[in-house]
Amino acid sequence: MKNKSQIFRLLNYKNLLKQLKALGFKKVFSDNISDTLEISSSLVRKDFGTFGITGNRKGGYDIETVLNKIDDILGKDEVQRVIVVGVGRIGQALMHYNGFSNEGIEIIAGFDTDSNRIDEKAEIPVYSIDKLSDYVHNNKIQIAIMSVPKLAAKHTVEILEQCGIGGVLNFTSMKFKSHDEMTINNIDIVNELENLIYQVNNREEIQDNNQN
Amino acid sequence: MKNKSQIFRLLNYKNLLKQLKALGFKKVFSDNISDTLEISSSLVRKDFGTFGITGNRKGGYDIETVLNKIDDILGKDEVQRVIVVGVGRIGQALMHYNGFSNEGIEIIAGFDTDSNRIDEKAEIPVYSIDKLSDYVHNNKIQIAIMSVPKLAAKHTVEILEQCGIGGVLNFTSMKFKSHDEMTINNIDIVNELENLIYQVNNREEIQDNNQN
DNA sequence: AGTAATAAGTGAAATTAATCACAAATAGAT
DNA sequence: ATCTATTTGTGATTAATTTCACTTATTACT
Repeated sequence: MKNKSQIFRLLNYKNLLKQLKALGFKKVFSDNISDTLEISSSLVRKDFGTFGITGNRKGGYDIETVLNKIDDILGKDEVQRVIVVGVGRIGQALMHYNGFSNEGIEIIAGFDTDSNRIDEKAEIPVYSIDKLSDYVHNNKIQIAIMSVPKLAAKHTVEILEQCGIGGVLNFTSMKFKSHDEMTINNIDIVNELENLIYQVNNREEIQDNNQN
Repeated sequence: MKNKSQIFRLLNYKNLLKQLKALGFKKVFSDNISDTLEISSSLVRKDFGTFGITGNRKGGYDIETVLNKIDDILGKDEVQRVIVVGVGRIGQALMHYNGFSNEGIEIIAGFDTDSNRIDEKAEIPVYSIDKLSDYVHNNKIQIAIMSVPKLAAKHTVEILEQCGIGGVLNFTSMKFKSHDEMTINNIDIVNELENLIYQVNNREEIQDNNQN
């Protein structure tokens, strides 16, 4: 049984190994990983164990092999196509974020209610939200980024549910819970900032754990 | 001793209580909170306890009192002034994000290396990064949002360290560790999306815990 | 080939976090 | 004023997560 933080750690492993690979390294030890990521080497090995990643005693882990295995685990054989619902400033920024393509993620369309933002001819087209349902069905979209105004959030989630979207990355300040049919992960930028501010103002009495 | 997730929960409590207050509620029970936030009522009480928030047995918690207490804890008596370093698409979106002001956070300036983006006369001015150090000192800035390209991240962090910035919210895909002088919290949007995709593709074998 | 050194793999131990369950308090009813 | 129902506050318990520490495999050296 895996959990969210384990998956985040897996992504961190992947990122680190990619860097090491780019530097020309061929193999890596759990100790190396633990040093840079600030977790114990035994946790690295445990994580690798639960994801079925194996190495050689004494020989460490072969970077290439581990990366391939991680890509398998993450299903990187096929490109994940994602839509953005709500193309205000944040939505637009996410639509054109250039870090996705390296990870096999493609933003293929945006949706909005505001006709000024609609542009079906753009490189990444922006459609009216009315066309969302058909689009999702026709293109078998599973994942959506939601960056609508707070007040529109609830209604938008309902629409996404009806369309059969499987996962939503929610950037609005409304929080939603995952359920059987749909996974919703909330990123609350205001909370992140407030949290940071608190930490800075109370540095001595905070225990830092969850890195991401 | 507090930890990060406790602080996130505190922010969630705050958000919920604000909503309840807006609906006209005067008091609340730990059970109410636990229902909506999907955590046990005893955890709510434990959290309140560690933050010194008290209620009345049988009477529950007075919403107004708790909110004031939380504002005290979060240091909301004074506005937190924050700068954005790197005003590409994401940086600009964050600069103009309108959810901050309600929480006593003000984005007061942006910084960039690209002269095309510099506009010292704008409502929220954008300065050359050369002016960062003086600006931070003169305005006693503690908190920065970093949204520069990945390759500039390391150098930017060094600059921020030299300026004596206390906390950085890092939106780049490079991860940095906090240390005594500076707290760095990393938000990796690509990781968040990949994590979501993994969850959707492996729904049955994941255990969902950390809500935020 | 034999040996020494090293690092993965993994149960046991320790730590951390969350829940349970109950005593003490208190608001409201009688 | 007393009683009753209800909810906080908290020590004890359970669960989850991480680290420890040791066994085993494997490489490299003599």
